[in-house]
Amino acid sequence: MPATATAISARSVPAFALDPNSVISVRDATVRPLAKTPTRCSSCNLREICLPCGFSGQDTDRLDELVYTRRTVKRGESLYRAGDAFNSLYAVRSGFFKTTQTLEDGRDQVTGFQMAGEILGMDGIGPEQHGCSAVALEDSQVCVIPYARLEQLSHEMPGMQRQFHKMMSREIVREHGVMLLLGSMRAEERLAAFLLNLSQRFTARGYSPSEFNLRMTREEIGSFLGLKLETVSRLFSRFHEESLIKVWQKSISILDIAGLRRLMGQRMH
Amino acid sequence: MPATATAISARSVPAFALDPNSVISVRDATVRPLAKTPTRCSSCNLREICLPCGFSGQDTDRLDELVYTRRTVKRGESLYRAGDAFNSLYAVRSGFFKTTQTLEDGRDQVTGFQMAGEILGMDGIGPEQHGCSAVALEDSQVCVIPYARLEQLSHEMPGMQRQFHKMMSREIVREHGVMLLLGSMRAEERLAAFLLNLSQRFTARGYSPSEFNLRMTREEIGSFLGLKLETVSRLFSRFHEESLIKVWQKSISILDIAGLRRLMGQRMH
DNA sequence: CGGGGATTTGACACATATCAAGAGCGGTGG
DNA sequence: CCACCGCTCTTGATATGTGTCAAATCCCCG
Repeated sequence: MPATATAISARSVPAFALDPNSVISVRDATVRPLAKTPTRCSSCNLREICLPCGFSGQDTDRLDELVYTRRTVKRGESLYRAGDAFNSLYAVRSGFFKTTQTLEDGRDQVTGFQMAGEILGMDGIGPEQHGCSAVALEDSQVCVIPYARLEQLSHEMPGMQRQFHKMMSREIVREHGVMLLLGSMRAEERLAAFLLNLSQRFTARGYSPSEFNLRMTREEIGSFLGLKLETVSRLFSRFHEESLIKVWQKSISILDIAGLRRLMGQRMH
Repeated sequence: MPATATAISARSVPAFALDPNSVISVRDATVRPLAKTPTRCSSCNLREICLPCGFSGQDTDRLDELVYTRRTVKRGESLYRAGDAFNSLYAVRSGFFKTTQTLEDGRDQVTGFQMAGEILGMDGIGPEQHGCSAVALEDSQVCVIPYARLEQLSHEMPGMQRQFHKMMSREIVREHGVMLLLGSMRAEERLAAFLLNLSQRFTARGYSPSEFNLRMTREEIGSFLGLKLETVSRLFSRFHEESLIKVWQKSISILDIAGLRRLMGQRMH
């Protein structure tokens, strides 16, 4: 069986994020009144794809002790920068972020894109300071999760501890996927994998799997994929010609998911 | 300031492992009688670079509750394989491992090399099964850390919990470094970074910073660095010609650390 | 001591980077 | 409302780094 997008982004290689097991019917979630008490995890419409995922009602309530602040980050602003002291993790409540890692000589690289329900800042725990910067790609809001409180709650609730371990572990798995992508895929495979991954993550959030807007520039995509922006642009054009996708500026329609998946299976030959 | 090896492998980009803060005088450690009760963390000569790092005497004793089994893995054998159920983490006690991630079409990639004191298997926690395989590159021994017990102990000892979080976080940081390497460095920079990282890790274990034996083949190095084995071989030859290193089969002498560091700073231009 | 994998090295191919120019779009200010 | 400016994107021509294929040698392991 050739490598399918599902395989890449979901099973052994969750290329960028989100366990497929947490792919939920968001319709169900959105039926409920939207965030009457919006700072509470227990009533958050993201609870099934965010930190609370997997908790039962009673336990979810306890999460409300954890998250008591929101923070708004305008497009282009940083949530934190490399070198900042580490105090909190952040759950994306709305909007879109990129994380970038910088080398002393100025080179820097996008290490990930984060959307609603995803957690930012886990790389800061070990060094006790952030190693990368998180920048909002559109006006965004995050829930602040003070790490000390998370530790405390993990101590009291074994379920919480395990949930948090799982989240960190999944981040490691996600990065393995990116390493595979950067280390062994050709440019067209990388871009196909990228699009399929975005599609999957939008789907999990109740959006269309095939129509979405890119929040990032060609350069940011290229940086993430280890390619130059011109290469990304050319590939978009080629995918367009081949009727795999429709691109117009930042708006993307995926026309042939199976075709993209097929692309990904091809060995560097 | 150009990117130095130290920068890459130590500070913002701990390219492959091991926090420089844990770079200890191993001489001190090796003075003590070597493993009279060798299954105990409290008397293990690796305790300053392994899981117990950072614990005081009393706490270290409690670690002995955690690790009660050793396992020997012969060269070429797997410690675990992708798809195996996840039960335990493993601390390398002696020897050398590689971890590989596989794609359905047969492509696979080395995602890391692990030496004494480093932890294997953290990617299994989230999915509850191992996503990659760990293979011994020489006859090796690992300490088995049952995950359930680790959770238990984390619950009882806040310090343990934090220590474990830090370890996972550092693994994330390490992988960020690899992503940077794969995404934005040229072949010669990658190999230089690789050699410097190995050197640093050997140093931290009390071995020579400049003379060591590679345990892995050119192909495995290439796979890890996203290069073909021929490219790795050619680069070794070139570094040799340029008197940066001396290579003879698997044995390496680094002749000019500063030169290798300089190499790494060069932009992909 | 034999054999098969590992390594080296060369010639060549090709994917992607680089350089360059121009077009499109969006925001800002007159 | 229009004009301008800057940034993003597209596209072409060309350069180059690294992959591919092939052959010979080496050496380690059984």
